[in-house]
Amino acid sequence: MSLYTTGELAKKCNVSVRTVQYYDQRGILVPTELSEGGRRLFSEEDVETLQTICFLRDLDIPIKVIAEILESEESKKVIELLLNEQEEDIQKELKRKSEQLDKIKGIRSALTSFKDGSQKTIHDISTIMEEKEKRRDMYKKLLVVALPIEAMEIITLVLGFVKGIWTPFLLTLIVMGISIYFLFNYWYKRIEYLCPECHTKYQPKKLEAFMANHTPRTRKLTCPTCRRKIWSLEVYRKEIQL
Amino acid sequence: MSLYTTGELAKKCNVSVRTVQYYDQRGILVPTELSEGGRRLFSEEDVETLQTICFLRDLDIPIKVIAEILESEESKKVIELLLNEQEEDIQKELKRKSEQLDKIKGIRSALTSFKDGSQKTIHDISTIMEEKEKRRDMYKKLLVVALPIEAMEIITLVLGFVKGIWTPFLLTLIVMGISIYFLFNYWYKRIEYLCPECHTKYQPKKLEAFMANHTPRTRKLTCPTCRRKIWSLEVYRKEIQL
DNA sequence: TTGCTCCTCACGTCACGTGAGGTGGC
DNA sequence: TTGCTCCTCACGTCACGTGAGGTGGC
Repeated sequence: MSLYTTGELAKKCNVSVRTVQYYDQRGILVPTELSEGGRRLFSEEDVETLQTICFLRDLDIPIKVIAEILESEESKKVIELLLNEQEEDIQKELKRKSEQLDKIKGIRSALTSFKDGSQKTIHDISTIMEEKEKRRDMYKKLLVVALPIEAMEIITLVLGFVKGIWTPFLLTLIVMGISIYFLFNYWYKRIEYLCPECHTKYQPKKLEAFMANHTPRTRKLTCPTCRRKIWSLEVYRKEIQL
Repeated sequence: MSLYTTGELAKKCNVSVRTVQYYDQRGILVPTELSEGGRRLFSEEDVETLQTICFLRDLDIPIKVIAEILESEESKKVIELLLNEQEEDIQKELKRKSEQLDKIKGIRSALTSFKDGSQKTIHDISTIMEEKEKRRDMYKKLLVVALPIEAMEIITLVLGFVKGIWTPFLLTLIVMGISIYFLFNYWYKRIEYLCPECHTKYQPKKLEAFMANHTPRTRKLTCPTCRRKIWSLEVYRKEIQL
């Protein structure tokens, strides 16, 4: 029966010599024989063991756990349990990684609003990202209120044209005016703006905020610190001002 | 201006005291002041720095890279490059993790065919998993050849019924017979079976293999080693026997 | 004898965690 | 004075990688 030296085994299983030595040290790949000169000699069975180890390591199963599996003649149930645990860990990691990807995409798009990539800029972006979900939730709430009113407006408008009954439309118009007032105030209390030039947060004046040109994430406002009229980033406030 | 002690800063940013000390040691969070007793005192600016560090660390950006970002007033382009690199790494990890999940699912379903969870069983499963793709590719090839013939068979059969012309059907039947012979041989040379009882690989007899009851992954065959008629697992051969 | 392989320390990597033993500050 | 916090070593974790300096085996 042919025996393998450390190097031969390593090459056969596509690992480093050091890895084979390390697995011996950890007690999960003890050579069948030792030569007189103290060199490790591995049997075919050892090859299978190393293959099994590599297979399990590919799943990021820690060496301690592999040792447990190899030592005791584990029942299927124990292995299934280990697999379940491992699967959970991997699922978590998977979730983390895809959240990281989302974050990176968010950073990229936020970065376009700033002109430098200084520490301040990164910190500003981190602030934006942290409050991102809260901001999104706020907009959802606004929509939930605004959409039905908008729909009513259209319906009553059609009613007006078709049937010539204009009272519902006018009533809805009043309701809409009042809603816009309250929604705007709700929104105004919950957001502030970040100047991409001087990295300060500020509240715009109500009228300017209401009238200003804007995109979903930015608004062209005058920064009270650097006095520039600039596309500023909308940020959800940590402390809501009442 | 209020200064924070190590513990206060740590609590504020949700990290351990040791982490704050470590970041100081690594030179990315040097305290603004030191008290007479040698205690670290951190300013508001330091809080922002730590927040920035935590933000970048959440993306698994190594401390060395964070140091580079913080030290030099990096331009946006450098940061974009770093983000691209990081995104690639994360993409790779993401791919690895989802492959691991697939593997675990594969192991689970393979495990049901074995009655124990011994080292041999795990090794057998690893063998199966490794050759899984090759086996799948082989079946795809078989299908590519078999499906058109099967289709022809149906078409000519319909033709026979509708028009009463049976010659095409009979010709296709002959072609099909010949194809089955060659496809079977092609398949037979490329697979072998693994006995879940005694963990040996064997080639079944041609006739038995042809006639045996089977599922997509197993076939009820007589193992030549342990003499049992048992549901054995189909494995793609490493060396194709000619 | 000459390469090549292998051996065992033993330190390095990475981002901290975990004591130990001592001290600052209220 | 008593807790509590903080300090600096310094070792532990994890799975190896990387020399150093020495030797086995063809």
